[in-house]
Amino acid sequence: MSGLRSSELATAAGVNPQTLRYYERRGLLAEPDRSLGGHRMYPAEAVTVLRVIKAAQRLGFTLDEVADLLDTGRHRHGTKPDAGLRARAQAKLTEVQAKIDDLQVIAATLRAAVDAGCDDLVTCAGQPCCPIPFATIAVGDPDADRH
Amino acid sequence: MSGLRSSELATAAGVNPQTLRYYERRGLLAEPDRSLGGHRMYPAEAVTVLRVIKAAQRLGFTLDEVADLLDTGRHRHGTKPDAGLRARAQAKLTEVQAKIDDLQVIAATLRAAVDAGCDDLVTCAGQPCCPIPFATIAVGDPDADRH
DNA sequence: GGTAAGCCCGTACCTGGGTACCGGATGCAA
DNA sequence: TTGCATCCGGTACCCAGGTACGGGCTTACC
Repeated sequence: MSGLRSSELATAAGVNPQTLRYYERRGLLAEPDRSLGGHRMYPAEAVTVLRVIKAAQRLGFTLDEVADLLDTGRHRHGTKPDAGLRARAQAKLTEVQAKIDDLQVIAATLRAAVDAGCDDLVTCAGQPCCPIPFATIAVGDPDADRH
Repeated sequence: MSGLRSSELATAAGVNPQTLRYYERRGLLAEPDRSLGGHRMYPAEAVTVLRVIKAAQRLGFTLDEVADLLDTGRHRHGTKPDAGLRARAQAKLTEVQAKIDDLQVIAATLRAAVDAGCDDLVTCAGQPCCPIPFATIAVGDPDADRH
């Protein structure tokens, strides 16, 4: 009735209480009502919002993107063609797929190195028998390491 | 003859000059000889070392791991069974494969969301028709986002 | 020998996603 | 009403992997 307190919400959502304030600062979580003394009182739906945030994060969206996504859902300004969730999910899917492809190249390279029995990178790098493509490997997707 | 200076090495390796000092601090790059005035003069092999570093990084090793890997190659202390490059590459391969699997789950989820035409996450999350597994998706590989 | 570019070192800052600490105020139950 | 858990705001810190800045020296070329 009077709502959840921050630690209750945090526990319910599996999040650190500090994270709630952080999300509020970041614009992901609406500012809740306060008790007379100034304590935050969250509505029950906040749990859903937090679950959505966690899910979206897991799908590869950054917190900024999640904030944007939630905003779009909330006041749906003019229904711009590009702004919908579908379009963004599609774009994110492309990104994720690129990351998968990239990691698959990396896995193949590691597998080759294991099979060839390389034992010292610097020595290997000087010899033509080494399967590790030192020259070309460094220039992959520059974002590959930060999904 | 007298070697490369830092900007030459940096350019040759496709790296920021500051990064060379950073790698030196991190123990990835040996301290080079200095000119009379104190300027670093790198041997030509440093380019190879940098290429190796970049390749290893790209294969998913952290800088600490790369430093360790280079050390192992350099003075090969006792040839411990576990410490070899092969073993580490194998371990890293397992990690990378786990990440690929994880991303594939994510891609499948995104694809489902796109196909279903969800348009507002919070609304969706309240309805049973939504394909996004909000409850279970958050608990994947905790390291999945930081390869 | 002058001048401009480049390098020196130390230190501070950046990104992203939080987490921790502090002194003081509040909420709740016994 | 007292005591203790919790919450408040603000600020600082954490991780990795760098990047930038500033004041002062060195190097190279003309």
